[in-house]
Amino acid sequence: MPDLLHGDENEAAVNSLRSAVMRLGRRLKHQRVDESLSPTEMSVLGTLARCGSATPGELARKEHVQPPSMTRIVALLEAKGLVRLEPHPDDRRQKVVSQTERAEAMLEESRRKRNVWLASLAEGLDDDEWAKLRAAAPVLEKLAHL
Amino acid sequence: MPDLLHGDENEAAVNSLRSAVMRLGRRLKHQRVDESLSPTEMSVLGTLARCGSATPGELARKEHVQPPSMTRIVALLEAKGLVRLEPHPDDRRQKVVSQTERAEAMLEESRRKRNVWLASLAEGLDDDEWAKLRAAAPVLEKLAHL
DNA sequence: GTAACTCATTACCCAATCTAAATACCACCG
DNA sequence: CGGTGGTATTTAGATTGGGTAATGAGTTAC
Repeated sequence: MPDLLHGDENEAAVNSLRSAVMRLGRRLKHQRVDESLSPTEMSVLGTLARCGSATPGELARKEHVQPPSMTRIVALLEAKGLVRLEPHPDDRRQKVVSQTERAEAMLEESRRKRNVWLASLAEGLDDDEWAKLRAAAPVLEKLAHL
Repeated sequence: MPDLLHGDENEAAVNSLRSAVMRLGRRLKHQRVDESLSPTEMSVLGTLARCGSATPGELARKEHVQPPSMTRIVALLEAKGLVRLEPHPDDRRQKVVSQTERAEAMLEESRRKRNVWLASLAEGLDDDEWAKLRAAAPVLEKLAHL
C-alpha cells in the first residue's frame, strides 16, 4: 500500500487524472489517424501487433469491452481485411484472431501520421513535461488493466 | 521544441498513452461515483468548482465538447438542482452557469467515495508508480487543453 | 452421460455526442 | 438610424460506440 502520507495529493491527482483522461479521450477520438477506423479498432490492432494473436474473449478483456462488442469490432476489422479469423486448434468454441499483412502496412502508415500530431503537440510541451509523460505512460497502462 | 533525440521514445509513449487513456476512460465511465451523473456532467461540476462560473460556450471549449452538447448537459444539471443559470450581465445572448450549494455538497460526498476507489487502486501500484502519476497529472491536463 | 459452465454470437437498446439549421443578440459601417 | 455580418445558444435529427439479455454450440466435471 503506497504512501498514505500523501493522501491529499493522491486525491488531487486522481481528480485531475479523471478529467484529463476524459477530455483527452474525446480529443483522441477526433484525432484518429485513419478515418473509418474507430479508436477501439485501432487499439485492437495495436494489441494484436504486440501480442501476435488472441481469441475474441481475450481481446474483450484486454480492451475492457464486453464480448458482444468485441465480436462486432472483430467483424468490422475482418470486413476491412485487417484481421484474419481461424478456428482455435483445441477448442472449437473459440476462434483465433490475427492481423493481416495489410494491417501491418496500415499500422506503419498510421505511425507516420501520428508523428505529425506528435510534432504539433511538441510545440506545447517542454522536455521535462515529456519526460514525465514517458514515465507515467506504463503506469497508466497498468492502471487501465487494474 | 523538445528533445528530438527521443523521438522514438515519445512515439512509443504516445501509443501507450493513446490506448491507456481510452481503456481507462471506459473504465472510469463505469466507476462513476454518483449513479445518475455522467462523467462529463461530473467534469463540468469540477470545472465550475475550480473556475467559479462560466458561460455554456466557455464550458464547451473547456470540456472539448460541441456547444449543443453543453446545452444538454447544463440543462440536465439544472434539472438536478446542481447548477444555476443566470442572464449574462452585459450580453443577453449569453448565460452564466454557476454551481449551487447542493453541488458543493455532492462534490464533497463524491470526493469521499472516490477515496474508496483510490484505495483499491493503491493495492496495485507502488510508491514510485504513484509518484510518476502525480507528476504526469498536470501535464495530461495541459495536453487535454492542447 | 448428463449437468453445469464457457465462448461466441444474435438481437435489441441506450447514452452521449455530433452536425445542421433556427433564433436571438451584438457590433460596426454607411 | 438601419442593415449586414458575426457570435451564443438552442432545437431537431442522425450517428455511433458500447451494453444487456438471451441463444447455440462445445467443453469439463461429476
